[in-house]
Amino acid sequence: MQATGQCLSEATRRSVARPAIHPAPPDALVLLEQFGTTLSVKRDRQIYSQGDEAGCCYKIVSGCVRIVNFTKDGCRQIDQFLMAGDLLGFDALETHDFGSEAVTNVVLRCFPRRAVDKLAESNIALTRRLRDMTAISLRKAHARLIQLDRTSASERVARFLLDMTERLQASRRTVLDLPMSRSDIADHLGLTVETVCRVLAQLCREGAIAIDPADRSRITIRDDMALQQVTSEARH
Amino acid sequence: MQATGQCLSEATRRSVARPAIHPAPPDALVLLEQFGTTLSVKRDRQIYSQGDEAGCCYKIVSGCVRIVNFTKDGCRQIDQFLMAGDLLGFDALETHDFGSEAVTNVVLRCFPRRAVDKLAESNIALTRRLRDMTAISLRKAHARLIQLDRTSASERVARFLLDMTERLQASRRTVLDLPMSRSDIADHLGLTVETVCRVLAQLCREGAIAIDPADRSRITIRDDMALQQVTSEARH
DNA sequence: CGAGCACTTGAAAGATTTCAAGTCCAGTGG
DNA sequence: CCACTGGACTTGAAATCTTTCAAGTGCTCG
Repeated sequence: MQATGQCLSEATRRSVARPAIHPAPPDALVLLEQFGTTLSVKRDRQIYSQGDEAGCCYKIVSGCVRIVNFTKDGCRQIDQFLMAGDLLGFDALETHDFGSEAVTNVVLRCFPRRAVDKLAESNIALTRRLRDMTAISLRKAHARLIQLDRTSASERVARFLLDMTERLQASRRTVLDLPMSRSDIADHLGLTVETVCRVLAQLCREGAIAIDPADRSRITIRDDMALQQVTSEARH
Repeated sequence: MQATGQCLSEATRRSVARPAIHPAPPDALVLLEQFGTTLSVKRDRQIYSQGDEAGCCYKIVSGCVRIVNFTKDGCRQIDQFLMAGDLLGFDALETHDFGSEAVTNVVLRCFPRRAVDKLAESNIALTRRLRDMTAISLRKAHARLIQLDRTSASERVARFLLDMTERLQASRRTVLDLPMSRSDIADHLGLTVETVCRVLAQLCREGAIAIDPADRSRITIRDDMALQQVTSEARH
């Protein structure tokens, strides 16, 4: 019953950091590649929806994906955004708790869960790898929990921008082309669109960032340090 | 790098629900029992702290445990409370992300991780079980994320009380003896102690609950339905 | 008996949301 | 080609909620 993804980059880093007496062992995940098929999804289309049987795992080849949850009162929440290289659905149980949608046009590599599970049964390294990946996701979920709880709107937005700078590998690490809308950001950070706008405007005024007036999704990080500082301001 | 627990009850339910063509398979976790040693921890003492190497997994025999995290600005957050029967530390990576403390006097069954990992290497059922348990923890972390984000103080407190009613198996499911203090609850729900008090007082006035004036940690659920309703009120 | 601590309650301050209105841009149809 | 409509975004002002600050109660432990 789970449908969240994790950063391959982080997962990979971990496997590389593993004490290597022998030459670095090949990542158990490459074994999956033989089962992969390619899939394209257009912008704003669903990849799977909340409650669907978890038939596949995915790796994002290009584009941006959002993991969404609709509460019974019709409120949308975005659990996370996934970018090229990130993995999706590997920590699912039988069905997907959350849905998943394409933020931009997306290309996916798709792996049938049956094949993954079958392979894992005979390959202890892969099984272990899958477990560790889930543990890493869990850790990230907790990090997010801590981030959201007890942090002000500015802290959330500043941290979001810094995260995106890292993950989007912006041209010179300063110009961000955010693939998601303001309301996506709002639903991700647990704020309203208006608050997100106001905070961005405020950061502009303070000179920490600049918003391209012609394309508002293009944001320049002017003062990395100022953002970091906003991130760690005590609240209330 | 993880240090959170999960409910055995939920995990068990799942393994029971597993399609059983053969007579229900014994829970792979009972295999661990042979390695178990018993450990007592006094009230308010640490079981392990943030950053400790994750040397052991635990099962709580009796008492209540809190999983705590201290942010760099000195704020305490309680990720979750664990009760008798719950498991602790099984989804850890190398070290514990969060610390763990005894809320009441606690008795634990302690399993060395080396033994667990060793056993898992030769027992695919156990490995799979550990992975599923981690996935279940992840699911719960997400549930909590959703609960905290975008919910009002009354919703949080009401949901907390309902959860506790279930988990503490109160005498006639109506009288709760909360093992944790108001400030524990506050740090768990991301509120201040004052807000928790005020919401409890409010629920009292509305007749949903009653607080024993002689022992304020004893709370009677007077109107289950009213609490459920508070839980699902839209906010803001 | 006094100190300390957990808990409670009140009032003011602060933050974010809600409501309302306006701007800008892209795509559409005349 | 241009006006027009809708949607995303922005901004202002009032309303709402929670926190912060302050003070008081009651109980437990020396």
